Amino acid sequence: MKSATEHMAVKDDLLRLDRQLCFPLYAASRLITRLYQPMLEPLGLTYPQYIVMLILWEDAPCSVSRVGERALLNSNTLTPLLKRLEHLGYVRRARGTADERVVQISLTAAGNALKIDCACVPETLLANVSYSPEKAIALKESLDELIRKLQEAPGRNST
Amino acid sequence: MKSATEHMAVKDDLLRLDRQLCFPLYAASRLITRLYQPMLEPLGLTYPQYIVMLILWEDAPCSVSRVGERALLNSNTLTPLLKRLEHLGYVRRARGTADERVVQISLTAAGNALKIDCACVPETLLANVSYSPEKAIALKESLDELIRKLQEAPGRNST
DNA sequence: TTCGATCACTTCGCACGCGATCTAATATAC
DNA sequence: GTATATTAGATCGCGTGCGAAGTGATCGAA
Repeated sequence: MKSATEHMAVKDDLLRLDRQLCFPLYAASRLITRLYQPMLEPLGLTYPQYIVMLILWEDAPCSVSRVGERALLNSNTLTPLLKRLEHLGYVRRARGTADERVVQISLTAAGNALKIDCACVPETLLANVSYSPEKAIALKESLDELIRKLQEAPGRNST
Repeated sequence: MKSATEHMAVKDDLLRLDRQLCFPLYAASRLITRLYQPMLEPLGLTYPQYIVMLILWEDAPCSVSRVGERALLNSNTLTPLLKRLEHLGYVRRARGTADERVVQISLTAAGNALKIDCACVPETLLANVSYSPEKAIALKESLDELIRKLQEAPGRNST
């Protein structure tokens, strides 16, 4: 039978920072954001705004909730973010005519044109980080699976 | 030779949300935080505060900059966070005697005791997500490598 | 048809994250 | 020994994230 001290040692181990999966996720996410920032700043975009623009280039015009589904962001984050994109002149926000509850987001000419300026962003990034494309693809697939599992998990799965 | 249209199509592809590595990182990180939140809330902790406590349980007493090195966070984030942990009664902040520029962070009795309450957090989390430990370990190793590459990358590597 | 759900979004409050800047203490140059 | 540079934290401003609560529009059951 394990002594109380041994039992504590096991628990201790599980709480070590270098044993956590959560921390490298948190850290890598922030490091990536820092890497994008200098490329996006000249365009007036923050990193979350860039993600939303990626979605809009695929889906616009679409509702706030549609953007939220894809970005996994709630409307309380998106509303102010979209207002900033509107002030920047990249998107328009308009209440739907059929259903006045929904706000349709559409791209302005400037918003569409921005896509050209962003085209080089992913390449530039890859060039700056010496991480092999194969590993990047494998990592992305692992993360996609983890995300699916996390969304299945119990708890607040709001969005 | 590729036509302008074909060239655009390639660029288009690189900007698809489901082709980005950055997005699953960003999304997974936030989903993980959401998963921890209900476990940490009863203890009065936010997720970043939990990360800092993990570091302190290993390293305390230590300086603010030491915490920052490990968490990859700057003092402008840590100072208010540590003040909140101080208000919660988990840590003490005191200027060093040898060098009055450094602020030493030490754990209170409550801060040490909190470790016992957190011992079950990693296990509970694993139990809630049906993600195999082998995959989790592989994912963590991939992320650790990515983090190393990101820290080597040019740009603002402040911390 | 009308009145209570439900829905889509907004607003509010609080805690990050981080670039930029400030302050006080220490190190270094001369 | 004084002047300058560097360092460790703190402060400020802004943009997220997100729980909770609010508002107005639509849906559904009685």
